[in-house]
Amino acid sequence: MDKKLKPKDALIETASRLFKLRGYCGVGLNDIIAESGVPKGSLYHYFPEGKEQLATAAINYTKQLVIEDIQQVFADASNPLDAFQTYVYELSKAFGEGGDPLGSPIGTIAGETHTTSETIRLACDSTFKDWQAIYAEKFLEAGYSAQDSTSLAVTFHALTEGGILLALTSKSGKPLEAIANQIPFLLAQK
Amino acid sequence: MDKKLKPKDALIETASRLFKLRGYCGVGLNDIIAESGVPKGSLYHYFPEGKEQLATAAINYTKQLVIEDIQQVFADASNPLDAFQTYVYELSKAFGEGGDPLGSPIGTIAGETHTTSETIRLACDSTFKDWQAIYAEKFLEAGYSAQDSTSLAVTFHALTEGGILLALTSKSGKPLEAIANQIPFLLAQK
DNA sequence: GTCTATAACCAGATAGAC
DNA sequence: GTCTATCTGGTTATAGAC
Repeated sequence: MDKKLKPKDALIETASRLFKLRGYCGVGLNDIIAESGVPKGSLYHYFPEGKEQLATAAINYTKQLVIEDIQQVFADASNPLDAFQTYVYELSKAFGEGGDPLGSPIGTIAGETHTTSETIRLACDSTFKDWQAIYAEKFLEAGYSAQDSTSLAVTFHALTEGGILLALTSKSGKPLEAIANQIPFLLAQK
Repeated sequence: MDKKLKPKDALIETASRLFKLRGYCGVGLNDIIAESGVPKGSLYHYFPEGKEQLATAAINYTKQLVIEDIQQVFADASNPLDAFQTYVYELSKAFGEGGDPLGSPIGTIAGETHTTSETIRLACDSTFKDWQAIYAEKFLEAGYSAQDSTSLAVTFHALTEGGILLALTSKSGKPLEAIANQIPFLLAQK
């Protein structure tokens, strides 16, 4: 598979997909080379520092995918309420029944490695901050103060990370659905 | 260490502590026996089904610890707003600088194993539902409808799970602080 | 007989040589 | 791109201590 991808991209794509499903420690390099079809020699050619370096590339790849997804949803929304509700509702469909199984974009990796790999922890931290910056911008545009915007961005990011975790654990889109339904009330007062 | 604990309890306590910090796959049985001082033979005496069985016991142990923590905070709070804000604020202190390093109670384990171990996934799912039941009860007592109470319970649980993840990743209590500060606004309208 | 201690097992890991 | 080295994973076997 991945015949059309260059070896390096095939490695990143496969790694990011498997890490989402089983976490960093749960995926072996053998799994990645088997699924990507890229030989082990090539892996160490493109990623001489090994698994950590491949994981960092996979995290940055996932970061970009998520950014594009968020921006697409946000482009069509006129206010933060619509934007977030639509986004979480879309997540609930993606993690619900039917469709390809998805994992946590990078949350599991962050939870596993925050004490063991400073490199990966920093990659996750920077990814989280980039996502939050997009959220904060949406609040700023709507007239919220800078301080409120960043706090709300953190809060909504936490909501999505936690919601995805609950969806995966219960194998159901319902937790994210419940969260999406609450969002109008959560933002009603401001 | 753990001289005063019985071997079985020492294993559960050590396992739950290490799993919180490094996840399920990231902790080897060798780490657990080394830190607990319990020999490998005893481990398989008390947990004949091995690592999965020990992990399930560790999850249930952590579940109980968290339940007691929640109930203690909730007992002193007259309304859900105070209850949740106090709880999240307490989390922010626990995950902030100083003090023992903490990990995600079971969130990382859930993220790692949802596709690989149905046994552990179900233990995590049941733990999450038990915690949410306590949250929902607090809302019910305050006069919220049954449906709103369960939805709000899911939402606040997601907030805590996501907030803890952000705290660990950034090695800071600030994300949880920001969330705690937003809670009055999130619940203001009802 | 319950529990402990240690040693051996083999599959799998990452890594790297050829 | 294959093939090997080295090490660690979880597991099991067996012998001894209480």
